[in-house]
Amino acid sequence: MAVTIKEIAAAVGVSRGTVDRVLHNRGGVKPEIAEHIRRVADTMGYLPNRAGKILAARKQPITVGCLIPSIGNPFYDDVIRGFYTAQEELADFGVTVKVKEIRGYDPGDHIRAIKELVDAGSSALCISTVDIAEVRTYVNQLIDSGIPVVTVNTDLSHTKRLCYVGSDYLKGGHTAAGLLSLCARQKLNLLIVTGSLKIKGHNERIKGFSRTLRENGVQYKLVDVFESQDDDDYAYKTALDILWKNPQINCVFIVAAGVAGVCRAIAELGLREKQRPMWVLSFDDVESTRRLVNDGIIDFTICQEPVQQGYQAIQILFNYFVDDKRTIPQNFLTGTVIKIKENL
Amino acid sequence: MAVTIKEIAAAVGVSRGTVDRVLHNRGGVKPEIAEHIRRVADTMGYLPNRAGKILAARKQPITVGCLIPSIGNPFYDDVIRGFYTAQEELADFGVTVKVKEIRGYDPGDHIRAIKELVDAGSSALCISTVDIAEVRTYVNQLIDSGIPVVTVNTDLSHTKRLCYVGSDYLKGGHTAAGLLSLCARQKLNLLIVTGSLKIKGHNERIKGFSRTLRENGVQYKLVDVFESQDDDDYAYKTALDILWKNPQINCVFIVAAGVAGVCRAIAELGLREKQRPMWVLSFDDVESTRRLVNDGIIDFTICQEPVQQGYQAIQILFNYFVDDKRTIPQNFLTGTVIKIKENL
DNA sequence: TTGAAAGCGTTACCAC
DNA sequence: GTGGTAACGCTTTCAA
Repeated sequence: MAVTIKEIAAAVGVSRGTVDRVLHNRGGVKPEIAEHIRRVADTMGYLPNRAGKILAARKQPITVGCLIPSIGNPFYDDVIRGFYTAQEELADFGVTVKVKEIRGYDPGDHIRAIKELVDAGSSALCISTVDIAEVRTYVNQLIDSGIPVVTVNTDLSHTKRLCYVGSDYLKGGHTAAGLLSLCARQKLNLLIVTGSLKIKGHNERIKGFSRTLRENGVQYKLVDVFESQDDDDYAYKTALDILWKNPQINCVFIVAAGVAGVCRAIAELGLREKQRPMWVLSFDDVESTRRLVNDGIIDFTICQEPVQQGYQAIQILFNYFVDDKRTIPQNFLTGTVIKIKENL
Repeated sequence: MAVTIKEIAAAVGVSRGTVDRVLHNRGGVKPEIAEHIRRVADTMGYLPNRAGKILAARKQPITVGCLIPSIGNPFYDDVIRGFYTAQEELADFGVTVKVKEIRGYDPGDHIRAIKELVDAGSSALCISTVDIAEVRTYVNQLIDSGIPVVTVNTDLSHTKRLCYVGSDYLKGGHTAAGLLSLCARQKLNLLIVTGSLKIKGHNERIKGFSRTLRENGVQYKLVDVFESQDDDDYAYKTALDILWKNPQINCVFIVAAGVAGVCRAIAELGLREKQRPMWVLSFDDVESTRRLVNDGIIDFTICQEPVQQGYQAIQILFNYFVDDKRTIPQNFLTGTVIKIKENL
């Protein structure tokens, strides 16, 4: 049976209150006694009991404010599902999740939304936001004021956030290239569709992709690259134009959103039948992507466990409040998961 | 704030003890009052608080006895790791894990080991055993005597086990075939290596595999099948002989253990260079398999999240004790995970 | 600077 | 049949 505060108190010959004060550095204890208590706690191997802690902490419930630019982007739905799954599990432990959904990536909007969450009484934050100076500065202020912050899906550089929970974008690119290295037996003429060249994650996927193609000695030529701006209509028109003008393209690598648009162009041109083999790779598995994999338009889609991302972000914040000792990881990277029709 | 027993007691005008007795069907309460209490609890939406429950339950700690035939089979190491991870998380909640490792699949050995776990005071069991009548009968007796049982990695048919935690073997086979459908551009001449034709999981993988090959219209011919008996030496010799005599083989599908042996034969015959393309697929990612994937001998290895299996099995048993309400799933299937060099 | 006690929600046990 | 009370481990507050 584990050591309790009571036992330490008995061993030292003081009251539980005193031990508690020492263990939480709350001061007001004679230094020599404090030192003694610390030593005894250490040698007895004291670890606070979570159940007791949680129960006592019910007087100050935890509210986690979550910011997520999910409006218009179904990918984030799974992340949000993860938030709520964690909330269900932790409801008895006094945890409530408040999700603020917004549209797009305007820094002003993001800052306003975060402020709203804080004003609504969030004791912790869990945010997926833009890595821009103004936002970083504001978040750092909040952290300094004592609000722990976890970044989800995309990180904030140069901040004192507790932890980043999300995917390893480089590895996603490596994996896509690895699949092609295994499957492709002729020179690849590539069309790459990215979301935005301003988004670090997208660029890293491309970097990882081309590096591994080279390392594996795959013959390839980059025919064209364009930014979908996460817009299916625009992606459709642009892809249609490029694919029409460049019939030699035999591999389309879609790094971000716009998947459905690009695939519509591929299907309309009948490229899955005419151009053999023709490889199509994408990321994530929103509903439309799943359908395209099922219909044989997309060969592989590489996923990043979005539900896990939301779930773990909340769990990590909870642990931060409950376990003084347990070390919180700097980064929590979710898996790079290859999906095909059969295991989707 | 959630409803508590205290509040219900106040609302009804009885003591907490009485409410508790009713809610746990422990009898000794006047039927009409009991009914009333039940109704009030229901309309107030009472849900027991886990933190409170756990704390009070510390007087009767939970010991989970785990049986696993891991000696000589490194695959199970990850499952065991999952057991211990769960124990660490739940130690404060009074959960202890006791792992009994044995060698092989002799029913008598298994029954003896289970008895040992029970005699050592296990309040729940988590077992990976053989699906044989004697074992089933014995396990059913234990279940009837009040010990909840979860099966891990391989199920026990016709028993009242709480839940099966493990992989979907059919899907594993489907996925392997799906990968070949995407990659292979010529007729497949197959060598299938299974562990034992007596093991249901192995057979299901093969069944799923051939069904999907057919459905996807892949041309193939089964050149040979043999049982490795999970023995690398035997697998090496047999594979060497078969591959030597059948140089047309261009795809080796390894369903179970013996991977290192088979791959040694493939490497020695230089088949990864001579026979192009040559496809090699296996299951799981023990150390030796990882090396073979890294060295380019194995193209794909399909994994089943073994750590999750051990972890979830313990969590499910814990939930069974702590949450009267929450419904325990009949089956908890772990993911079918495709691994290549780049995402291993 | 320290001790004592109350309270978080649940369960168990002993009186009545 | 039922109520009261102590206990689980921890935090917090009040009194000394």
